[in-house]
Amino acid sequence: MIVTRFAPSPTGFLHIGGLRTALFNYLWARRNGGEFKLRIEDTDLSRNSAEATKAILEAFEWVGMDYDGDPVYQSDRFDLYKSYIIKLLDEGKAYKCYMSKEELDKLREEQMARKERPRYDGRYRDFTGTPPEGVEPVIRIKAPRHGEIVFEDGIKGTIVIKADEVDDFIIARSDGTPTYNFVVAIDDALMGITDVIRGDDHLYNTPKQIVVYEALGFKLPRFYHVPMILGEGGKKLSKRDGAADVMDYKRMGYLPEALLNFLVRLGWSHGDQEIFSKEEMIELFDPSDINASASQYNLDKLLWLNSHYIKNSPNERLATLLEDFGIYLLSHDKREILLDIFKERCKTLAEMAEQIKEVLETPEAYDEKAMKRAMKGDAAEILSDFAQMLKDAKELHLPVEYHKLMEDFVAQKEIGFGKIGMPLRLALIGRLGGPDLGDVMSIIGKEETIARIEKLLGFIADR
RNA sequence: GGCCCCUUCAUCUAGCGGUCCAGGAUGCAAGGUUUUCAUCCUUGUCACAGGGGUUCGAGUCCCCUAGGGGUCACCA
Repeated sequence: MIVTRFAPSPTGFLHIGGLRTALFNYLWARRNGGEFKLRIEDTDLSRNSAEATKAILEAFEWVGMDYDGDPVYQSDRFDLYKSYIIKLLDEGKAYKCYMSKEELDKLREEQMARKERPRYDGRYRDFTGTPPEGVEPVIRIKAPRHGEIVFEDGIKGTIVIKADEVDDFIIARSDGTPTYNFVVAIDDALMGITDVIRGDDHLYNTPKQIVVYEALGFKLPRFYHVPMILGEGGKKLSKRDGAADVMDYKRMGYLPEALLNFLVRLGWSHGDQEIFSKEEMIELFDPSDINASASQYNLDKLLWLNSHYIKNSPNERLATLLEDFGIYLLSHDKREILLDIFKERCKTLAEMAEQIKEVLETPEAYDEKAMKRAMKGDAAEILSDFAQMLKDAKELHLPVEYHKLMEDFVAQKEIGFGKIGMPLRLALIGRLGGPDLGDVMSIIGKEETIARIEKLLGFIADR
C-alpha cells in the first residue's frame, strides 16, 4: 500500500508550487489505490493562522483533490512529540543544551569570521557538570559524528551527505515546543507514509530526519525531491509571473483542470502527450519519471490549456462559472448561441465575460482608432441606410437571416462588405473585431440593433 | 563562502550508446479560412552550455570548466 501526504505550513495561501507537489502526491496515491493524507504543520505557534489553513483547504476543494481522513494538525500532537523527546533523553540519544541564543549567535559570528561553516560545537553533548543558572535548555539530538548519511532519492539518485554536515540539531525549543525536522519524521512514520514527494528545498532536511528515524527505530519511506518551479525569467517564482496564490487563478478565470494539466506537465511528461484528464494522470503518473531539473512557469502554455478546456466544457457549466464574473446566462434565452460563440474564442472566463458583456450591453463609448478607420467617407450615410433597411425588413430571427440582409444590402449598394461591416461593428460593440455580425444582431434583436446604430449616428452628429 | 543538486529549441519536454543531419507542444513568423478580430488548418523558425576523455560509435557514460538553483535558524 502506498501512502502519501501533503504537509503545508499555514503561513499564507496555497502556492502554485505547493499545489504541484500536492498533485504529485495525490496522483501517486490514487494510482496505487493507496491513501493521500493532509497534515497541517503548525508547530510554530507564532506564525500560523486559521485563515491560512482555511485558504489551503479551499484551494484543494476548488481543484477537486480529495484527501483521505481528516487533516492532521501538529499542534494537536504536542504531547505525543513530548513523549518521544523524553524517550530519546532517557536513552541518551538526545541531551539538554544550555547554550543561550546569544552565545550561539556569538559562536556563529566567530566561525563565519574564520570562514568556517557555522555550526554547533557539541559542547553539551556529553556534559555532566552542573548546568548554568537561569537558562532554559533546548533539547538536541545526537547526530552521527563520523561517516556518511546515504539515502536513495527517487528523482536524483543516491544522495551522500557527510555526517559532519549535520549538526546535533535542536528538536525542542527552550519553551518545550518541538521543531520541524523532529515532528516531520515522527508524523510521517506514525501516519504510515511510504512515499514522501516534496520540494527539493527539503533535500537537506532529509539527513536530519533520517537521524530522527534511526534514533526512534522507524522504517524509512521512499523520498522524491522534486525541483522547484522557476519564474519566467528563470528566477524564483514571484508575483510578476502571473500569480502565486492558487485561488488567484480562479479569480482570473482559469479552469481547475487546466491548472492541474499545466502543473502536471511541469517536470513530468508521458511521451508527447500534452492533454491529460485527471483519470489519465492517475493512470500514468509515476514520480520516478519526474525530471531532475527545475522548470519555468510559462503563462502562454497555461492560457492555451485553459482555452482548450473552455472549448470542451458544456455550456451549462460555463454559464454557472460565469456567474462569478457577473454574467448570468443560466436561464437566458440566448445562452447556447452566446456560449457556443465565445467558448471558441476566449482563453479565460474573465475574457469571456468581458466579451459577452460587449454584446449584451449597449456600448458606452467607442474606440477612437476604430472610429477613425470605420467612419471615414460616407460611412455614416451607409449605416443610416442600413438601419432603414432593417426597419423595412419583416421579422428577422436567425443569424443567417441577418447575414442575408447584409448581403442584399451590399449587392444593392454595390459596395464591399467592409463598407458596412466596419461601421456596423463599431455601432454594435464599440470596436472593430469581435464575432460574426449576423450572430450579434440575432442575439440582440432587430430593435436593439437599430438603437445601437442610431446611438452611434447621434454620437457622430454631436461632435 | 562550504556542501549538495541541476544544464536538449525562447519556454515545457521526448530521447534511457547506433532507428536523431534530434521528435512533440506552446510561442513566434508566413500563408489559407473569415466582412473584422479570435478560433481553426497548413508551412516555417529555433536546441544537445563549453572543453576533454571512454567507445567502432555519445544528446545519451566519466572528468573538468562555466552558468543556474538549493541549503547552511530555538522557520517550516
